[in-house]
Amino acid sequence: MAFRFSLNNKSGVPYYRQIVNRVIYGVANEMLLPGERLPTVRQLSVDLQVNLNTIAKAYSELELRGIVNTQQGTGTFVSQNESVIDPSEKEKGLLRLCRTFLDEISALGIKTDEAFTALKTIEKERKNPKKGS
Amino acid sequence: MAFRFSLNNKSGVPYYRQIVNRVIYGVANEMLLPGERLPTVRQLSVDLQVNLNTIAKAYSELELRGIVNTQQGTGTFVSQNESVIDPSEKEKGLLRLCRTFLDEISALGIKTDEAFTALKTIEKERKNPKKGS
Amino acid sequence: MAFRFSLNNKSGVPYYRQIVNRVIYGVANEMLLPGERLPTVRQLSVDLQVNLNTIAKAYSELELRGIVNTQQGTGTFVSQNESVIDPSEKEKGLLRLCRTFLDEISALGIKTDEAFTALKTIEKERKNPKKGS
Amino acid sequence: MAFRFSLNNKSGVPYYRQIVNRVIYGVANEMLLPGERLPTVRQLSVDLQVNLNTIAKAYSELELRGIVNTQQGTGTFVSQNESVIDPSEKEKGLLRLCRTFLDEISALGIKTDEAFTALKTIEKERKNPKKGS
DNA sequence: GTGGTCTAGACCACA
DNA sequence: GTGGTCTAGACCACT
Repeated sequence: MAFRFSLNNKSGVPYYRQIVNRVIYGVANEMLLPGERLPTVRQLSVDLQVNLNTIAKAYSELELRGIVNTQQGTGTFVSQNESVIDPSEKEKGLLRLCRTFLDEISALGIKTDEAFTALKTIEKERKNPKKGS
Repeated sequence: MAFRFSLNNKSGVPYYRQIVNRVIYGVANEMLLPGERLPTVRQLSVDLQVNLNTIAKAYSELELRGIVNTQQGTGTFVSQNESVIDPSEKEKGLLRLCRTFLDEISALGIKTDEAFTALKTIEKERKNPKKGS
Repeated sequence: MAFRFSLNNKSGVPYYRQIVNRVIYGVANEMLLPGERLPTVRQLSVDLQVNLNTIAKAYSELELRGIVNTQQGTGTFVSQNESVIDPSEKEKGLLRLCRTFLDEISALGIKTDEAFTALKTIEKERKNPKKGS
Repeated sequence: MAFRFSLNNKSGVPYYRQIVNRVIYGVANEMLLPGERLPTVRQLSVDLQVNLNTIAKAYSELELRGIVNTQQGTGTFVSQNESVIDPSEKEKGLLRLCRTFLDEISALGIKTDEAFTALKTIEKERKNPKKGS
């Protein structure tokens, strides 16, 4: 089963950013493996019904961030770079993000259980994105 | 000690939204009490070194959402209303926070499962704080 | 005297990259100071006679690399971030780059003196870019 | 031990140019001697896992520049010509190397002056190597 | 075929 | 006024 892309045009998140996030998510969760080829710019532009330049912009940000690497005329591939971030930084970052997240939802008056449910729902959607746009 | 405002010009979050969020957060955490007076638009614009219109926009959104009351010529006060956050805003906020959270952990190369575990651990710690912490 | 931009359309280096490099150079050599404002996208597009999007692309790469930071509606400013790179890394990088450079010119059969002259010439050009494009 | 080829897919340098540069470098440093035979197009394409046309393009540029001679049906050989690098190519190469060098040190946040000093120091060391190094 | 660069022009969000 | 996003379409370099 291939890695799927999809766009949500109601979320207010720019298309190109949705694509960037989707790839990062795929890489982080090993749905996209190092060396794996991404769809061509043209192909994805047809699939997602958006302009070619929008895809190109997303891919070029991914390249700049070292997440993919691009060989002109050949394609775009998930970078071989194992996590650039060292494990201790990763752990610290994770804790910080978790604490901030829990603080923010409590500031909104949201119970932790509700947040967990929401996270799981979004997670499920991301694992199996809907076909439509 | 007074409730403080500050702006982060690196986060990419618009100034007016940072102000709105700050007030909501303050109210939710009882750092701003019902009836308490907010700084004047003019004062805050000087303090934060931003345009007057930017502050005005933030206050007007807060007014619209019933979080503050503006008395012409007197000032802006935290509303007496208990239910500061309306459910649809709450839902939107929750989704946004969850999406951002998942994006950020992905960017750190952390799998969603790891993050869930971390969240649960922190949550458990907060419910049953160890002595001394 | 203001920091000047200029484009060389013969070098084969893309316009947007020339702009990126120019800013990085300016920051590294303290011709652009932290907090200093860059020309607006529109202004620079007029000055350099290139499309608005080309400038925007350059600025957006600079933003992504943390060299500038952007506040929508306000402008683009040189980032306050003091060199993200720690000094020992900097020193190591410098030595590596210098060695590689000396190796490469000798591989081309170029004497060190010639290279120094060329470096100084380019350096002079960059300090005082020609008015034309 | 044979002269080795390798490709770096992260550098952004086109494959064909990497091959051209590698041969020039080998010739300049006498790792490839006049009359020595290069791998066949077919062989190299297998070794490097790139398209046959890419190798062919590299060899054809080398032929055009007089660096190698191709004997139909026999193979490709390093040219007997002394002056492998023609002056205009040399000049272009020098400029490109200098520009890249200045860009890279800027990206490290190093001032041009510091780099000049470092270059001179390394140069001096190389001219008068310390005992033991 | 692949990706990269650039233009012209539209519309939106923010200060 | 500022920057951000997106489209449509052209042309180029590389495989």
